[in-house]
Amino acid sequence: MKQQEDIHGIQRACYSKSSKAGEQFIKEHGISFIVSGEMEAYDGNTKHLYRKGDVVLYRKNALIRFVKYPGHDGFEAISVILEKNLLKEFAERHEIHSDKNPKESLFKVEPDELISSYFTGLETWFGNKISIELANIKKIEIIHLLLRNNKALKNVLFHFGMPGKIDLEAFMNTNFRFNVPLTQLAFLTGRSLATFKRDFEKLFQTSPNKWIQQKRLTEAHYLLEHKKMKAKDVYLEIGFETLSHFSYAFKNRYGINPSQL
DNA sequence: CTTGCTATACTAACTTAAGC
DNA sequence: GCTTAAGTTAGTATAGCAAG
Repeated sequence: MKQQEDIHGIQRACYSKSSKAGEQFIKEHGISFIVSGEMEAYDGNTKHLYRKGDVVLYRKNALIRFVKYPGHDGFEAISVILEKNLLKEFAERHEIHSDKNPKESLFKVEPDELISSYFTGLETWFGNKISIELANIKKIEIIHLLLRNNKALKNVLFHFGMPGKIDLEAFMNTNFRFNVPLTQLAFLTGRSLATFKRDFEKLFQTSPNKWIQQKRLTEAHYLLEHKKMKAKDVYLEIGFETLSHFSYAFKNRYGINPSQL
């Protein structure tokens, strides 16, 4: 059972049962407040765990995998999406500039009283008819609240550049577990799809998908053999969508079934 | 020489369902 | 719970072309 509501980018998500894997490619900045339950967010390097009452800002143009764990009273989160145009207007009005390219994808915000009551107040918004203008005012409010005691966030929120050309090998090694189209991987490394593939061939002497699959299966093999994990716990971790396909691909490569390790 | 784009063929990935 | 297999599709590889 799940329930999702969206009023012009102010969202509420509730899950009463099964934990649920979420979005991988983040298109716009967003901020989430955990009302109940726990949320795990994986950024390619580490898994961050957020609990009831936590506030987390996630950056656009990042790869993040969310898993939501309902507590005894279910999982609920309220999120506010901060679109580029809104942020641009804000930056112009207040003459804010950011030139630093943020490296992290997730930023935990220490919520003060104002931020906490901002989110709890939003609860009453759902179910009402809210105009887009009103929703935008509410979004501007949270931007002010965020900047009020966290000046460094301006470098995250108001960075409007496209991803620059970054080191392909390092990028691939941290992000191969994300199951997103090559066009997005190419974009995130600051390359066109064609250049991405050409650079890839030069670097790894193979095509992106072959390399990615190889890499995932190698990791799967390691997790199964040394960490004694079960197939059903492994396949999602490393970027496979279905257990049956994972099983097939694994046997194709190693000649044995994942359960036989 | 490098880069971006396009057309075509292909294959890896997914769905479904059945079996162990 | 894990594997196999058949059927379908979406995403990818590849090469060729045009332009910077």
